[in-house]
Amino acid sequence: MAELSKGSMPGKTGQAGARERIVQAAISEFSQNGQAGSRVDRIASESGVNKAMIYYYFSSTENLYRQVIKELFSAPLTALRRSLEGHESMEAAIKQILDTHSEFVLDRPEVIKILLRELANPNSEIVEMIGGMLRESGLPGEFARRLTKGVERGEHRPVNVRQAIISLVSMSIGYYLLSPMFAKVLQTGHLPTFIEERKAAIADLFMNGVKAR
Amino acid sequence: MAELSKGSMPGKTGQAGARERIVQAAISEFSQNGQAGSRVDRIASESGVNKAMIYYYFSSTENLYRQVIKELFSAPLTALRRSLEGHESMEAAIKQILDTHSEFVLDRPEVIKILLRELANPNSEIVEMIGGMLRESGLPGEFARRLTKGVERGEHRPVNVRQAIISLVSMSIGYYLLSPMFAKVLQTGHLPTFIEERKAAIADLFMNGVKAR
Amino acid sequence: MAELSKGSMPGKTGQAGARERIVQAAISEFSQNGQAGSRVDRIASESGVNKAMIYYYFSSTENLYRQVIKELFSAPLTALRRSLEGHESMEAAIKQILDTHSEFVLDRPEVIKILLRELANPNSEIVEMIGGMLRESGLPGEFARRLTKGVERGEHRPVNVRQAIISLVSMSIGYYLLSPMFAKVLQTGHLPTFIEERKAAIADLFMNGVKAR
Amino acid sequence: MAELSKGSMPGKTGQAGARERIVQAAISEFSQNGQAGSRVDRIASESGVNKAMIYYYFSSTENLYRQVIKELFSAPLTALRRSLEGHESMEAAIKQILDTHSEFVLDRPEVIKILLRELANPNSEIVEMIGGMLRESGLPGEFARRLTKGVERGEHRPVNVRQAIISLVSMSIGYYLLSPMFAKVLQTGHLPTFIEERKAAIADLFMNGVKAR
DNA sequence: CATGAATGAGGATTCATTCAT
DNA sequence: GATGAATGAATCCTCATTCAT
Repeated sequence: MAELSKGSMPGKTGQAGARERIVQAAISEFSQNGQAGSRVDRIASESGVNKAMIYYYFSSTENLYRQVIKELFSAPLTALRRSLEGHESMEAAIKQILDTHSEFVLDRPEVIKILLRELANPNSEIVEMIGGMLRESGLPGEFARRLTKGVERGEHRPVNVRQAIISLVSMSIGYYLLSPMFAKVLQTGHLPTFIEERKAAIADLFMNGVKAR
Repeated sequence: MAELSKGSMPGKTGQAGARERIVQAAISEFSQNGQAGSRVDRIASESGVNKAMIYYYFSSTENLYRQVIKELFSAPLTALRRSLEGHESMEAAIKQILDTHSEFVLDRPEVIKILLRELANPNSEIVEMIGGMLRESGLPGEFARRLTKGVERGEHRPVNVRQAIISLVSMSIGYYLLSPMFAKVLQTGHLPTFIEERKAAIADLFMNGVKAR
Repeated sequence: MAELSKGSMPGKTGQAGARERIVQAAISEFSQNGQAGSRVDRIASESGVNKAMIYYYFSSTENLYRQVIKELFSAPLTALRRSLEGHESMEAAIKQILDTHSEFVLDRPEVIKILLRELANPNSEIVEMIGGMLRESGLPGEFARRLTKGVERGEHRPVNVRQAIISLVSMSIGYYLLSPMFAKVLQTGHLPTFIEERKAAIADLFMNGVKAR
Repeated sequence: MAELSKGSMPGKTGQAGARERIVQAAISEFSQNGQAGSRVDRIASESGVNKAMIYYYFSSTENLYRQVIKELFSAPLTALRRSLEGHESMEAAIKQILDTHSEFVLDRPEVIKILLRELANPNSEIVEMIGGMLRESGLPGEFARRLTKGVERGEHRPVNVRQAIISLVSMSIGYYLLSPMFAKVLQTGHLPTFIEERKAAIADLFMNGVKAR
C-alpha cells in the first residue's frame, strides 16, 4: 500500500514495483492457503515475477511470510492504537474501537484468515505480537480502570472486569472469526447495514449489561 | 467400524488396534499442523504403524482427514444436540449450552484448532456441516422465539434478536478461538475456576443486557 | 480349461477351483495390461481370492505369468502341431493352417495381446518357445520342401522359398496383430464372414502368386 | 519446440540440450519396457539429468510418453505421406511404400517396439492416430481404385480389393512385427541383403498373385 | 534486476510379498 | 486352504532453493 518507494520503472509486468507485487500476491496466497499450503511458484506467477526474484528480495519464504504479516497487520494495529487516544466516555471508546476494527477487517479480509490460522498455531509470533502490542497499548488497562471506576461510582453493576473485556472483544472480533459459520446458520453477510447493526448491538448489549439498575 | 476390538494384543505397538491408533495420531497431527502441514510419516511413526497401513485403512490422506473430522466432531455435535432438548428458562438453556461446549472444548482441545483452520477455509465442509446441523437443530430458532416472546411480554428490552444470538455465540465460542491471545494479553488460561468465571460472566452480561429496565 | 482336478469344494466364491479362477483372472489381467502393468490385487479381487492365495499357489507373479502363458499357448500350439500331420496338397495344408490359427485367435483373443507384447520383448521366453516349437515341428521345413519340389516340377515359379513362407505367415498372423489398425482404416472386424473372406484371400493370393505361368 | 538449440554447452552432461536428451532416453526406455515398465529414474540417469527436470519439461510421465510418440512417429508418418504422392504404376507405388517403411523401421527400431505394445492396447491413441492418418492420406483408397481399374481392364484377376490391401500391408509391416519370431524359426535378421530380398519377394508375390492369367 | 535451468531433499503413494492366525 | 494385517522397498512427484548468465 505505501511501498511504491523505489519506483524503478520495471521492465515487463504490472504497474507496481516487483517487490510490492510479490507482497500482494503473497498476502493472497498465504491468507488462502496458510503458510504450509502456500507455494512459491504460485506467488511468482501470480505476481508476474520470476521465482528467483522472490529470493532476491526476501531470501526465504519464511521471511516473506513475516514481511507479509508485518505489512498486513501494521496498518490495523496503528489504527487501533490511535483509536484509543481520544476517548471521552466509555461508550464512545467502545464505538470507536468497534468502528476501527470493523473497518480494517472489511478492507482487508485476509487479516482474519491469517489470524485464524495463527490462532491455531502455538507460540505464533503474530499472536504474540498482537497480544503484546495490545497490552502495551494500555487499552485493556485503561478500559479496566474506567469500568472499575464506574463500578465504584455506582454507574455500573459490580461485574468481573476482566471477563467484561473478554466478552467485548469476543463479541466484536469473535464474530468475524465465526462469520463463515453465521453465514450458514443465519444467512448473514458482510453487508454494510448488517455491520452497522452488529456494532450497535454489541455496544447496546454491553452497555446495558454492565449498567447499574 | 470394528476398531474397538479391545486389546487383541497386536504384534508390535500400543494397546489399541492399528486403525484406531492411526486416527488418534492423525487427530494430533492435523490439529497441530493443519491439513497442508501434516506429514504421513509423522502420523505413521507416532502411531507405531507402517506408513503403508495408513493407505490400507484410509486410501488417502484426504480421506483420513475426513475420518478424523468425523470422529472428532461427532461427539460434540451430538452433545450439543442433546443439550437443547430439555430447557425450561432461557437462562437455564444458556447455561446448559455454555456447559456443554466448554466441556468438549476442554476435553478435546483439538476441536478448536481444527475449527480455526477450517474457518479460514472457504467452502469448508466441516463448517458447512456444523452450520447446517446447528440450523436444523432448531436451537437458534427456538432461542429467537423465546427472546421475542420475552420482548413482547415486556421482560426483555426490544433487542435485535439475531444479533443477540450472534453475541451470545461469539462470547462463548469466540472466546475459545481467541483464547491464545487473551492468554498473552490478560494472562488467562483454561483453569477450571477461570472457565466457571467465564461462563458466569457470559450469562450475567447477556441476561442483564437484554433484561427490561 | 481342464484344471478342475482337485475339486476341493471351495468354501466361498465362484464355481471353479480357486487356482483355476486365479489363472483365468490372470489371463485377463496380463493380456490387458502386460506383465509390468498387471497388479496382484486386481487378479485377486477379480478371481474372488485372497491375495495371499496367489502366492500360496504360484509363489510369485513371475511364475504366475509363466503358468498363464503355458495355459494360454499350449492349446493353440498342439492344435497347430496336429494341423500339419495330415496334409495332402499344399493348398489343403495352407487352408488347414489358416483354419487352425484363426480358430484359436478368435477363441482366445488374449493370445494375440500377449503375443504382441512378447514380440516387443527381446529374448522373450514365449517367443523363443513358439519359435522353437514351430521349427521343431518341421512345418516350415516340410513346406519349403514341397514348394521347392513344386518349383522343380515346373508347377511353381522359382520363388524364394523362405520369403514365401514369411509372406504366408505374415499375411495370416500379421493380419491379426495389425487388426486394430485395419479396423480403423478399413472398418473391418472379426466377423465370421470377414474371417472366411480373409482366409480365402490369403490362399488365393499365395497360390496364384507362386503358380507357374 | 526450441530443443534443437545446437550445442549451447550445458553445465554437465552430453552435448545436446537437456530436454532433447530426456526425449532420447525416454524413447529408449519406453520402447524397451513399455509405458508401465518404464522408470523415471532410469530416464533421468540415462539422460544425465536431474529427475525433477523431467517434470520441469514434461509435467508428467504420461505427457512425456505422448511427446515421445509424437517425436518418434512424426517422421515416418510424413515420410509415408510423401511416398504416395508421385506414383505412376502400381508396382512402382508398392515398391516405393516398401522402401519407405523399411527405411524408417531400420532407422528407428523403437517404432516397431512401441507399435507392438500400442497394438495390444485397446483405444490406443497412437493406433488411432496412425490409422486415421492412413485413411485420410487416401493411400488405401487410391490403391483400391487402381486395383479395381486393373481388374476392369483385364490386367488383374478379380481379387477382393480390400483383402489384397490387407495382405500387402500384412506382408510388409506384419513381417517386422513378427521378425523376432522369424529370427528364431528361420534364422533371419535385418541384414540389408535380406531386407532387399524381402521387399522384392513381397512385390513379386503380390504382383503375380493379382496378375491376370 | 531478471531469467531459465538445475538440484537435492522431502513427501505421498503403490506394490509385491510375507506373516500370524 | 484361507484371511486380514503388516512390511519394506520402490517409485512418482513436488518444492524450496540456488546457479549461471
